[in-house]
Amino acid sequence: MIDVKKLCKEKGLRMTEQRNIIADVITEMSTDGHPDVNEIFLFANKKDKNISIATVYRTVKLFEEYGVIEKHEFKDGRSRYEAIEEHHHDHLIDIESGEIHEFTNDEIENIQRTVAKTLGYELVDHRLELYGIKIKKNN
Amino acid sequence: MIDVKKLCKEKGLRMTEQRNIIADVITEMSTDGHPDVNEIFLFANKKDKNISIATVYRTVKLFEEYGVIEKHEFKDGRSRYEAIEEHHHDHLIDIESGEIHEFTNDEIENIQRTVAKTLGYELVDHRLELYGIKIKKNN
DNA sequence: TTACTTGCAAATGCTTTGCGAGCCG
DNA sequence: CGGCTCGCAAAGCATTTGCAAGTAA
Repeated sequence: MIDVKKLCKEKGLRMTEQRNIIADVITEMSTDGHPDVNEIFLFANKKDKNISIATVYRTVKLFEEYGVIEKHEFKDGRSRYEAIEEHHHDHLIDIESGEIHEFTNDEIENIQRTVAKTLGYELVDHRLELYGIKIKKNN
Repeated sequence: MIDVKKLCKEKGLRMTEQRNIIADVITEMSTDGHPDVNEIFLFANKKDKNISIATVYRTVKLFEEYGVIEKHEFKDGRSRYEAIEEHHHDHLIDIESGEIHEFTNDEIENIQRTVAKTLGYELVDHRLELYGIKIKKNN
């Protein structure tokens, strides 16, 4: 798992008390989730009452620009973040519980690149989200 | 090409003057684009000064619920709409010009279903967007 | 007739920003 | 020290909604 704080330092980001805390919070929350800004704020604010939500917004934006965290905008409206990971992955969202599962599929990645090229484009980014409901096995 | 107004009537939607105009506007604009609410509003308002943007919002939401138009939320923030088409398709967005290209790829569709099933889910919806830049052929 | 629609303006929810004070390097 | 960062409150932006008046069926 990536250590967001460490990565920030490596990238030469000026680290303040708030940024250190927010970085740690995102690292922690990324192990099992994709927190939105408010969730990050609540968590960070618990560790340091002096952190405002404006700072969280500014910080996640900064971290994203520096490529240490990734932003996702699923169909629920708000932006969600996670520490970058070694390997790219996409998401499947449980539309009933909101649970988010990660998966990788090289085949899809390749086809995407091919499709783009066919249309005369170089693929620079993409978004693939699956929305599903749990299959109930009743037998 | 789908006639939104006609489809609305078929689905039993109560058609007001405003809904008729908005339906027609979306049909027209869908032939070569994916208009956002403001674009639909401006166009509809030109035909009938009495159409407010609140009505456009209410109407596109209604049309979407009735399955006569489709909503997309690309990375530019606002919601875009298009008349539903016979065949499902995905989009490639030119990140420099904003141009939107449509494409279909059954292979990807199949893999998605397989991936979902592997994770224990039934796929009910998905989102696939490619973002690219035009390849310049200089030879 | 009567429930459904509308325009308007106010409210919402998420996000950004101007400002003066505070802090990192 | 000097520029970057912060907290706060106000502003922004897309979208939604309460309400009284208007309209389709």
